[in-house]
Amino acid sequence: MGQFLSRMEPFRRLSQAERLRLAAVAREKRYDKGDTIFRAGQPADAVCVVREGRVHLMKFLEGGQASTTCVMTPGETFCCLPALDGKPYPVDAVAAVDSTVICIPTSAFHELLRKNPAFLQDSLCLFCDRLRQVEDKSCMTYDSVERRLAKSLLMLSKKFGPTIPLTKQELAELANTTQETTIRILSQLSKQGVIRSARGKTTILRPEKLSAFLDP
Amino acid sequence: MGQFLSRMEPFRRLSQAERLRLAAVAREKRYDKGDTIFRAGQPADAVCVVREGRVHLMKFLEGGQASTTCVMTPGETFCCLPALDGKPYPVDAVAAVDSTVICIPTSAFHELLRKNPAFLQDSLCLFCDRLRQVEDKSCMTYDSVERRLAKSLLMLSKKFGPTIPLTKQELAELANTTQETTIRILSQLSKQGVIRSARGKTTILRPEKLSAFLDP
DNA sequence: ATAATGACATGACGTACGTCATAGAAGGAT
DNA sequence: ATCCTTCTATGACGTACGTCATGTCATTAT
Repeated sequence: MGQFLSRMEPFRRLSQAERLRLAAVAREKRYDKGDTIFRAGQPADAVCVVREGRVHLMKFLEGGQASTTCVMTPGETFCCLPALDGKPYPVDAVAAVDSTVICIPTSAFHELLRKNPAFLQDSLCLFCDRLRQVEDKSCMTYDSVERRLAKSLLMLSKKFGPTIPLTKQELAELANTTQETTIRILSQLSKQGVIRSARGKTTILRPEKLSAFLDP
Repeated sequence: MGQFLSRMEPFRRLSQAERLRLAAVAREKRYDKGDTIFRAGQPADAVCVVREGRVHLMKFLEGGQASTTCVMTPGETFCCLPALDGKPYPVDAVAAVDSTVICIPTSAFHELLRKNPAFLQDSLCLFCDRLRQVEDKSCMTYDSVERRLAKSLLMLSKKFGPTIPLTKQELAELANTTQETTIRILSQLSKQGVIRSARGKTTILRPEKLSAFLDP
């Protein structure tokens, strides 16, 4: 596990000794597809790193609608926010597929923040990235579903490459729309040759066409 | 100015000496209503504190639509984010009314972060609050305009009390909708006695009725 | 093999809400 | 007063998209 963390932000710049101490207190947990890792409002006892699989950070709206704010892939760290301010988790975390997650007790994380300025700096940058991402999403309300989907697909292709392994339902939750509308729009895009759609995955064939939806 | 800052987060816990040094490098600037304080993408040279007036953090969408992500009132600090990670401002800042803003060079801010752990901690908390707020907004896409407006009004009443000094257009930008729809919904709420609407301000008469829109 | 489940797909229908047009009030400037 | 600007208000109209209903494939389970 120390090996794994040593290649990931914000743990890259830890010393050998620090990494060993971290590995000693961290624990790996397995989650099945659909399992809830934690819920919004729970006191935050751990900072998490995806080891394997895929974790969605999401909110469940009053109407039962699910809204995914962030998709975390292997190597990504999530929920350092509660570790920084001591308040509860702001979102639910759900394993979108069978996943392994490394859980680091907030106390250990906090100690590293205090003792290692480089680690603090890297953690903050990670955190700032997160805020910038969320801020981008927050003004999507005014966009059409087509644009929201295009944005979501482009964002995902940065993590997964051209082939995005999410179901249409999951894409819908990211774009804050329904599965039906998502499918309708994606099948249009298929006909235009912009993407290819298959069960459980979507392949971007012409990213520039997707970007074109965003500019004008 | 030192006086003023000494009562505001995250500057409360600075020492007398630190505050004096800060006051020496900080500068007060006046902005007229409608002036842009900075634009998204600009390199961030200052952390700002509202001394007087009202500043809106906003994004301008491709269609020319304005979306307000945050309303800053006297005593509130904005854009410490770029000071933390060194990247550009993520949003535009616009004076919504004639305003005075205290500008603190990022270098000075950064130095305080490094030297004063309590200041770092308070800044982080402030920052985390911000992320939590934005995260709340990011899933509003699925809400009806009525709910988005109710949320916005309740949020604003925490800053301004029952009487909210924003124009209908400004409320619309917060709720990511149009001025027309905002007016239509607000005049319904007026008829139901939930609010009272006047030129440039809206008074909440029955906050509990507004909250009622959010739960079910 | 058959059933059961989940992902994908498509049609029909209604409505919330954006757009456009128009106009009345309330202030501000001259 | 008169003009001008800004804010508020209301009607008419179209459409994007949510909802419901139904059906077809793939997968997995029995």
